[in-house]
Amino acid sequence: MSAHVFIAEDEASIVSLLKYNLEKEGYKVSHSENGEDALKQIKLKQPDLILMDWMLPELSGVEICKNLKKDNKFNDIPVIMLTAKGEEEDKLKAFDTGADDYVTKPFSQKELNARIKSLLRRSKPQSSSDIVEFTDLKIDRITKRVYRKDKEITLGPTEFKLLDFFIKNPKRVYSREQLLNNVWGENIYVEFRTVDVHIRRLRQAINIQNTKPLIRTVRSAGYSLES
Amino acid sequence: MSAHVFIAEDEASIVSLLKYNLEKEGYKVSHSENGEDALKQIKLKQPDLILMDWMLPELSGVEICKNLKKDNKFNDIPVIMLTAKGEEEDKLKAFDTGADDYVTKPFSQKELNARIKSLLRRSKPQSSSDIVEFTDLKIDRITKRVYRKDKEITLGPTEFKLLDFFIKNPKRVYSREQLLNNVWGENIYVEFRTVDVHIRRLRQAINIQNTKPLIRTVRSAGYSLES
DNA sequence: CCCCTTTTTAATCATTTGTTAACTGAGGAA
DNA sequence: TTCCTCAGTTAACAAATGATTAAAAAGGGG
Repeated sequence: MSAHVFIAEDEASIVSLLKYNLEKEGYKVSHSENGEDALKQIKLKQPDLILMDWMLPELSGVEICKNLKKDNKFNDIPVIMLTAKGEEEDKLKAFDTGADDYVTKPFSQKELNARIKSLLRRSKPQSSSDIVEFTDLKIDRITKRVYRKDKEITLGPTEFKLLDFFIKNPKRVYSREQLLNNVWGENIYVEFRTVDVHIRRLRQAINIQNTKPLIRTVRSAGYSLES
Repeated sequence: MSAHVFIAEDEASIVSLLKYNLEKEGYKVSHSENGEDALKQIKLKQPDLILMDWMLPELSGVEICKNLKKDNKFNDIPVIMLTAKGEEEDKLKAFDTGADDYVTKPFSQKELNARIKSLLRRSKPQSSSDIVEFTDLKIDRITKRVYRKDKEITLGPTEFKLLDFFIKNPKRVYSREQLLNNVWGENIYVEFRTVDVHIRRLRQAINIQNTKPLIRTVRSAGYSLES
């Protein structure tokens, strides 16, 4: 899963240079050459990182940056400012607008790559700290959402807990008793058959037509989450 | 950038002890020995935290605290009350005036430091930005106004705080308990169901006909602000 | 004392949960 | 192979849980 880098820059030569290099690094790259469009695109595409020219037609990089940093939905997308002048004053101003890093043209591609990598490393875990994935299943414990192949799935509380438990140790087989203890709680009494019922409900919710089912039944032993 | 602690206390020995210790911890410290002056100074200097004696000449700590908590500009400066008597009754009264914590003399410097640190940690991130946006919601913490799609919305104080809290971590699901702790305060007891009522009022206020609602209910988990 | 906000309460509404019982199918024994 | 048994599957339903809502009560400030 490669990161998506957005370039807001009006000089075509720089864009193509950046694009070439970034794609070689394995990033998905898109770009825009004027400020107004850039802002629109960014909000639409929600890239993982932005390279932004200091000066842009229509809407300056500074303005875009300020705008993004105000909005909680976009304010943790890291921004690297590109500028022609190497003055300290501008650098300070750039940080002031909320830019996360600052590079003066001409810049070495190698250095830029390093900075990009560093910013991405910094921002990724923030947004995915409590997100667990297993094959095409993704569960987000913060927002309490579950996805299969990036499509959201709605689960009842118990099914959510059940899946959350399975995903901690995929492929491991759990007996009904273990499931009851871990998902329902130690000192709560429900019938063993109840587990079957919830397994069924979970299966129905996460299954996709013509795909091999994710939950395996192990006769006289229990259930497990399989890939 | 060190925090600024204000001491309102008339016993010189205590002041110098506190001052010595707090400065060693790296805080900027200022103080006043009478109530009236203290209030003036606080409004002038806007410290990050206040240590206030229960009894003060001119204007009691209780009065100052009440006064501050009424004013939007100062009501999130955390206040720790210092008092000689260790009586529960006073403790309740202190919280009643809006104090955030309560320490009885004689106190251990270590404990006081811990409490200061905890209160500062809690209040700092609040001062992130004066205007915050999330999608088409905008909230201005200075003027205490809220806009949806650039149209102003009027909210009661609690609804404002609630939305303000949600907007700090959009999409994150908060339990009723978390909401009570963070919006109402740690040491105030109201029924869980009260949260629902305020959620409802907030929903009614910020909703727009034929648009998907902004506040999501997550059964048996809580609520979250969605885009 | 009046007005506005908050909190409580209780009725209602919606979803989830556990249970039951009939059904299905795998696997072993004859 | 056929049949039998046992474990797992499934659907239907009743009970419980949790959320919404409206309305009344309680505070608090001007």
